[in-house]
Amino acid sequence: MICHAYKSFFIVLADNCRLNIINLLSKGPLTVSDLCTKLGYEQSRVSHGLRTLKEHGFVVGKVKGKTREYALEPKLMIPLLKIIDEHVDKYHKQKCKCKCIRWRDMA
Amino acid sequence: MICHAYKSFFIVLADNCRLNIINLLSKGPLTVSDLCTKLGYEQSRVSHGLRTLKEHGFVVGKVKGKTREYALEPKLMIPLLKIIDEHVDKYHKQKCKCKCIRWRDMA
DNA sequence: AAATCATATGAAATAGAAATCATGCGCTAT
DNA sequence: ATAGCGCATGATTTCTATTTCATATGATTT
Repeated sequence: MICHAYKSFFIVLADNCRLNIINLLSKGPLTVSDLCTKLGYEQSRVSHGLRTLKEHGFVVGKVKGKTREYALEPKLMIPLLKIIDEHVDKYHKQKCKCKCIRWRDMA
Repeated sequence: MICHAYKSFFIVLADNCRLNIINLLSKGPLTVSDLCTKLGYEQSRVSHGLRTLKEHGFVVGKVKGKTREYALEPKLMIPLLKIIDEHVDKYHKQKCKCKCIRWRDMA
């Protein structure tokens, strides 16, 4: 009934690891080991996250020597993050107890 | 690190039941039993879905006699669905084998 | 006010996805 | 060409979310 593409679009983003990767990449491209260091995650965990993000067109990866640099797909992510920021800002301002309402400004 | 509000925003939408509800509501308000009939889901399943959608500001519900009518939150959902439609259309057109690319036109 | 209809809710069972662990592959430098 | 570094991948375990089942609530009709 529902196209799987729609469900998977959200599943990909409904995950702390992948959201944190997006958060960091929203400030500029990074390599896998950069992401590991900044997030304190295992390399394998980050690679799995990036693979899923890439498979669904949220990020793109370039080989640079023996490292790989990942970046957000700007056409999709910029307007998407804007809508979500606005909603979370407006809707969760009262409800959410944590201080990190605007997560993209953090970390 | 990531505000829970952002993760839960996507978790709410990463589910067939809730997506199908949104799909139907995008054509106009419906009661719980309308949704049950059209989706072939148990009443309890639909109610659980609606509760989650309501808690996160995706839908609103009005009491109408002994029934309750639910509708999409238009300020959020219209621009959101637009972005996702475009991405899925563009990105999954080749990859997805199923015919239902534009799920909001279906069912 | 009792019965019934429409919906909500809690808890247990089930299904599904993520983290970890172990390993493999490709590039680079020596 | 081989050793080392950066990253990817597969399978298992672990964790989390959804479904189901049973029951409660609240409005309406008789």
